Amino acid sequence: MANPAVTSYADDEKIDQLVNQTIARVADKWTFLLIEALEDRAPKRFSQLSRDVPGISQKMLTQTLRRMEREGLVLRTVFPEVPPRVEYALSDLGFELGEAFCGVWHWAEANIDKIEEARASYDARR
Amino acid sequence: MANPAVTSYADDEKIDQLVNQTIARVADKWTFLLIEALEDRAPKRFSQLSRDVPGISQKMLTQTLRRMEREGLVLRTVFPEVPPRVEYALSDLGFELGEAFCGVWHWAEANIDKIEEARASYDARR
DNA sequence: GCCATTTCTAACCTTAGGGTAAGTACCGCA
DNA sequence: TGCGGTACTTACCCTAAGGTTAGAAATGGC
Repeated sequence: MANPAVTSYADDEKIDQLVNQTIARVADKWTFLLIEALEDRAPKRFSQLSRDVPGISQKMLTQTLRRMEREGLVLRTVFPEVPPRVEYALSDLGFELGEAFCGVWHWAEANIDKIEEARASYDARR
Repeated sequence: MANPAVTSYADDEKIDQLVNQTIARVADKWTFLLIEALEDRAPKRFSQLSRDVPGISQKMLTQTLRRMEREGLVLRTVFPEVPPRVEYALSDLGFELGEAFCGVWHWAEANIDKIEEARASYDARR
């Protein structure tokens, strides 16, 4: 700790890395779509989610829900019945992440036209 | 347009899809890191970005910058010199996307501990 | 006794993301 | 003459993400 300036710079780097890898673990396509599907905080069953998220395979649904549970984004409730019933719901943490995503969602919604335009103009140039 | 309720529901679905695929095109790891690197809106050269984004290969840098240019997120300026000089800067659109990402960034920064805790607790359970 | 139902696991296989390394183009300078 | 410096491009290869399919477990209904 001889040089506080250097130290805090290194700390910033470290936090940057930490935050980035946290985002990397939490911000993939399926997580995003699942948060969307659970946004209203009503618990949903496995098969319901499977229907609500178009295009997701059973494998990715299981896998993503497991990871989200591990990261503390969803709560998993098993009812000891036959046939089995399992409900998934967003935790507070997951709900807050959903709200954070809102910014990106709104940006995309508001700028679809501009992006389309930029792409057309780029393609016309070559 | 016989049933306006059904029609607007279908439109919502369509917008959802559009927004989701827009986000998919724009929200990958390298785009995220490049926006971070250009956040202060100062133009940077190719080699500078290569140094500023740790771990990015030349190939992915070129590829990502091309796509970002196409989507209208970055502006590319070529100076007709030898050796070549090319500068990249965020467009307004790109800068706004960066601001939208901020929400996720702050969420991650604020909740690293909770996530770590959730993961430890999950791992302890099995 | 057999089948349906629901969630989850395990095996296999295909694809595509991304790394490495070499090559291109251009000109000024030693 | 040939090397250096910059921004790519291309070709090759490997890993890992993710799709598909099959099956396990448990029990109530026919």
